[in-house]
Formats: sequence, C-alpha cells, structure tokens
Amino acid sequence: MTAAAHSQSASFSANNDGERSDWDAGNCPVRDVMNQISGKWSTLLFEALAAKPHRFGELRRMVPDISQRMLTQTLRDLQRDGYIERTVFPTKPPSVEYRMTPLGSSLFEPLSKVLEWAAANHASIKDARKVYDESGLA
Amino acid sequence: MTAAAHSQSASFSANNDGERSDWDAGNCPVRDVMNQISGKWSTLLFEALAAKPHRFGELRRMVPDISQRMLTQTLRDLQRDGYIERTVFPTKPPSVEYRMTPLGSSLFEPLSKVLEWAAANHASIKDARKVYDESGLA
DNA sequence: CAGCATCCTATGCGATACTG
DNA sequence: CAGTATCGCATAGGATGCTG
Repeated sequence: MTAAAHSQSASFSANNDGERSDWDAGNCPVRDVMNQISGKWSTLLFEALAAKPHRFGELRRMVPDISQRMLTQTLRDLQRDGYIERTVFPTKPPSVEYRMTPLGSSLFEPLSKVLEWAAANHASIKDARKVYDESGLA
Repeated sequence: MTAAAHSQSASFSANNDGERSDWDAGNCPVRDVMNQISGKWSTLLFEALAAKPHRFGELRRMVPDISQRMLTQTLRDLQRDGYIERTVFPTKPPSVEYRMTPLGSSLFEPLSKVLEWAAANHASIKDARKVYDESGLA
C-alpha cells in the first residue's frame, strides 16, 4: 500500500457511511509505530545497538544523559514491540545483553536515513527557526 | 558524519576532559529534529502535504481526529522549522494555503520510507506485543 | 474560513532511594 | 550489575468558546 494510502484524497478522510473513526490509537500504523520510535531516547538506543549488542551498563555510558528509569523503560518498550532482544546471562553478578532483532534492523535501515538527514540538515533548521522567530511572529 | 557519529564507541560518551554534556537540548541533531517530526500529528500532515498543497480546512478533513488547536500549532511548528510554507490569500473570507518547502520535501523522502515500513510491518509489531504481553511479564 | 484564548487532563520524563 | 518503586513536575494535547 505504501504511504500513499494515507496521504491525500479519501483514504483516511471521507467515510460516507458515517461511522468508524478507527484511525485512532493502535489502528493507524503510522501513529502506532511513530509513537514508539519517537520517544526521547528510542532513536539513540537504536543507534547504539545498530552496530553490535550491548549490555545495560554500556548503553548507560553510551547515552550518558538518560536516567536508568528511562533506559529500562525504553528498552522494555522496544523489546515489547519486537525491535530488540534481551538475553540474561546467569552469572554473578548478572549480566544482560540487548541486541537488535531482524525486525529492528529492518526498521533501522530507513530510520537511519532520517537520522543522517537530521545530522546533515540541522543547521538549515536552526536557521529557519531564527528567521521565523525574528520576523516578529514569536 | 552520518549517524555513525552517534552510535557506539566514544562519540557521545567518554569525554576525558570531564566537561560538556552539550548533547542536551538543541545541540543534538537527532533529538532536535526527531522531537519535531515525532509529534502526534506531524507525520500525518507531512503525508497530507507531500502530494500537493492544501488549505486549512482541507487538512482538517484529511486528518479528522485532529483538533483545530493542534492543527494550527503543528502547522506553525512545521513552518517555523522551515518544512512547510504558509500563504495567505486576502480573499473574503480569507483562505490559507500550506505547501511543502524543498527542505520539507527532502526530509519527507527518507521519512516516507519509514512510514512505508510502518504500514508494511504493523502486523508484526502487534504480534510481538501480543507475545510479550502474554508471556506473563505484563 | 482560519484561526486565537482559556481551561484542564494525561503522561512522558527526571530525581531519588532501595533490591536480588 | 541490572534493575524496581515512589514521587513530582513540565508539557503535549483535548474540549470548548470567541473573532476578523
């Protein structure tokens, strides 16, 4: 179907039957997926795990600003959606490894392109903001 | 630099100088850009405007669940970042047209790939969630 | 038609303290 | 080491009513 199923015309709009506003919540693929990967830390963790698996403490050091609460929670959410896999090694003290699943890797492919775009065009955006803010519309 | 500058190793982690946690806020391109496009409605509006320009009321009908408050605000934010352009036609009553800028289109290119992925893999994700939730870890 | 102003709630996220 | 449990706040976003 591609994204075209969402874009213009009558796809997610006109419904002359007068029912189903079923695009709410988990029924809209775009929102359902974006909602997850758009968390404050999800993409950073994707990047961190893209190259190779890492342990909890490693991820913590790689993304220094994250709180352990959010690290735990974000990892759980990503695992729940099937993007990453959690493996516990019953050593003492325990060690836990997180790695991307095939599903996660397949998402990261297009996603990484967006992240590259972000890095490449960050300056343009900051410029645009400056222009907008200084045109007296603030 | 690409996304690799963010991923593993010492890029955004180890800083033996012991200063700058400057990745906070608007200095991290990934977070700065993602923060915007990850709003609840941003991607839907991107899709809506990708094909052709639209007026306020049209967008409202294309994304029925959005409140006009959020429609206005999201459009303003996207305009501020330089993704879309707002043109007022001084007719009576007034009409306003929104259209993608080149910057917006260039972002939508990689972004649309993610949205296509979302549509294509939505089922897998819902499955993964089901499995996770039913494995008694809920 | 295309908004702006106000009020209110839900929740994402951070800080801190405790555990197997 | 790799978490869990509480508390608290800031803000994204919804509902409603008014305007040029």
